[in-house]
Amino acid sequence: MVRTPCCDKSGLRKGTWTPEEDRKLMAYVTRYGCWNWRQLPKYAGLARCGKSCRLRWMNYLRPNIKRGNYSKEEEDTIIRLHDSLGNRWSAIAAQLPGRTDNEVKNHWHTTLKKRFKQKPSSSTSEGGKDLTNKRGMIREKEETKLNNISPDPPLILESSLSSPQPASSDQNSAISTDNNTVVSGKLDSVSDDNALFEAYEVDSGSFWTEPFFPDSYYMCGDMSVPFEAEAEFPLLNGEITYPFGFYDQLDGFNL
DNA sequence: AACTGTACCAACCGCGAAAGA
DNA sequence: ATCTTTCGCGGTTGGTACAGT
Repeated sequence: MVRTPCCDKSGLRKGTWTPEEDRKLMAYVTRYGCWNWRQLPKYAGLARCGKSCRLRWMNYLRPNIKRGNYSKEEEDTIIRLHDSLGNRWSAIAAQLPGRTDNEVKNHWHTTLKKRFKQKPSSSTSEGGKDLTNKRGMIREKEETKLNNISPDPPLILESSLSSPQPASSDQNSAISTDNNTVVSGKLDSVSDDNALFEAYEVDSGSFWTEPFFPDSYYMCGDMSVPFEAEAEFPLLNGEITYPFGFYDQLDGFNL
């Protein structure tokens, strides 16, 4: 939304993420987890650095991200925690289910800081976010977009499916040496995608419909992905069929 | 209608910590 | 113990949209 897309010297894209990139990343991480951010873009068919992918996932694509409209309680929490923790945004965000550190940080700098300066001791809720202002309206529009459900054509990890199979020894080693977060443990074959998601549901409840999971549940670093990572990394072959609700989520990205 | 100012927030960058070799 | 790689965090930038002039 913000930065003009461009390429750095190594050919990696920078700047605003396109819906297509979002789709690829979301589909890939949903399917395989974030076993290694550095390698991930290669397999997901993204011309992005791993860091950028991670950021995009953590701040935008991750399930159960809560966007916009901070409640009085949330704002109070932010101010209270900021008072005691300082600029430790990740720690503050950890106390706000569904909020990301980036978003909390932004909200602080754009809204709460000023308000806090004006009346440091008063509760923030006083005139909390003015939802009638232009930004509030924009955000409401965006949320409406995100919540809008409409049918979407089948989604495929296009480039990642056809080309970058982990063929080279380097790629294979990257996969096999990292045993922490492959969300694929129960996958018997690549074509058995429904089994994957059924397994997901059995183990963790409905992936997409669960109102909220602890952040770490989906996160990579400290993640406790509901699958046990097993030896084999699934080959990226064949057409993917996504479970009910998947397209609905993706549709929010204005595809 | 055109220009300017402001608010917002997605995304980049750099650094330090943690983990692994 | 040291070096390398990867990840996560916090600071900052800059594009977009809208309001005001």
